[in-house]
Amino acid sequence: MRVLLVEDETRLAETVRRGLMAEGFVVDVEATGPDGLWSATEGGYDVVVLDIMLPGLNGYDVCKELRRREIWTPILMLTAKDGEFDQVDAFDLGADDYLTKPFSFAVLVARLRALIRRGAPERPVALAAGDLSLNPSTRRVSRGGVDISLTPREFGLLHYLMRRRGEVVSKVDILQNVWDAHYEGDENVVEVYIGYLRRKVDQPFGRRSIETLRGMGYRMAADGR
Amino acid sequence: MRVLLVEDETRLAETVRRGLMAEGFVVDVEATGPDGLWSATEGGYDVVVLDIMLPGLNGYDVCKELRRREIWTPILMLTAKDGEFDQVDAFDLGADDYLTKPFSFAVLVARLRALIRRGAPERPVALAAGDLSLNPSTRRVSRGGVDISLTPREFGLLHYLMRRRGEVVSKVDILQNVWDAHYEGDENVVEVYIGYLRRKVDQPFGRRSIETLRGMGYRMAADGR
DNA sequence: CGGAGCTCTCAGCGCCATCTCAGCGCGTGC
DNA sequence: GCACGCGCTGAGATGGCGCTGAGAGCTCCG
Repeated sequence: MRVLLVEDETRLAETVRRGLMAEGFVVDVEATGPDGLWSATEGGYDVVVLDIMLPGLNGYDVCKELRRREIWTPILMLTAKDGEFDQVDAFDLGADDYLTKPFSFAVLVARLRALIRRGAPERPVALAAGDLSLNPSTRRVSRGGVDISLTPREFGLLHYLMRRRGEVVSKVDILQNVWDAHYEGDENVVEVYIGYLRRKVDQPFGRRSIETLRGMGYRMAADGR
Repeated sequence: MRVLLVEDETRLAETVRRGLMAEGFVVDVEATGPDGLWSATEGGYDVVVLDIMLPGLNGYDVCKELRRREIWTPILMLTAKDGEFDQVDAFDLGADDYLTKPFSFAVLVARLRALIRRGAPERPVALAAGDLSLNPSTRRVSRGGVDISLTPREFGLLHYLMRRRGEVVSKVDILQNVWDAHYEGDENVVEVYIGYLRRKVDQPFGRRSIETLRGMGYRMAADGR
């Protein structure tokens, strides 16, 4: 899940970024209004977290401009508590949710998950591929009723593969969406994590749900095989 | 699908090249403005990805010159995000799309596919020839509902034949479009791969959809025979 | 400060995709 | 009808792709 955080207070931005990453999100940070607008337009994010007070262009205008450009990525606004901003307005100009600073991190995560779910209504709450099921909101994975424990990275990878089950996904594509849009490292990480996943979700059950297509990428069997 | 990438940062160029190849594109890279201009003029590419900052001749001028020469290959511009280049200008001088660095690879692929589709609007999403069907986006091939597993090279060859079904395609033509514009090897590879394809898509089904025209080339039956 | 868990790197290896080559069959031209 | 050569195919050679085990960093805990 790719999140764009537009926030100019570097200290807060960094805290939130690290926290969200630990929750399995891929996070990019922009510090100004124009940069945020630009990334939100071009970056293909699943959700945007937008501060109001920003240099260059305020969050209010960024949001308005995005909707004017017909970009419907869910937006969560961060408002200061001194009420410089009326919450009614936030919805008027196309935000999908808002949070007043200071906010609880757990609440932020919950709201983001809700937005992402709502943002793509065709996406079911729990993803299923045969008897393999993954629930993004509870972060639970199970096969035939047996719970499987995954690390954040493993979960992110399986989530992405399941969202795109039946399709061939290249390693570059995976790196961009599960790791980071401008990840510099080796594609071997993907192979390593595919291996981890297979050992947890396939081998104990004698399945082969993650197929390797040499030279192309991987494909999650739509029926979980 | 043949892509010309004009980009002087070798690291980025190599990453993009490998990624696009994994997505089934044939990619040639040029590192300077003049070389890019030359290849774009002579190479018969389906789309050109053009960086702005280039040695010799900048992307801005390459684009303008191509249009002046009445070469209408779709062009996707890569601009740096520090705004040295105004996006309005890109369209003015004949670019078809633009992307700011750093960009998401998935977005790049989607834009390229859109440009190529737009360049030839008659092209459907999934190719069909009788009961044989090939879907470039999922990279799935099936005959009468039965999935067929192909290697990347086999897929590329079948894709090309199906795009030009009903036409006679010479081996040189195939080498240029499925292998590489400046491929040095023997034409025998094509024969070998035609053989592989026949064993996978024709023989098991008792068909003869790939016809040999001695001395001329091959023809994919428009109705899949 | 030590241990546990997660992430990522690295090197080695096995195997698969690709390509080459040689031999042969058959179509084609004479 | 004959011979040439185009195209087909089976048998490798090879290079690199993908998988894996080991282990190094890092963070989070106690």
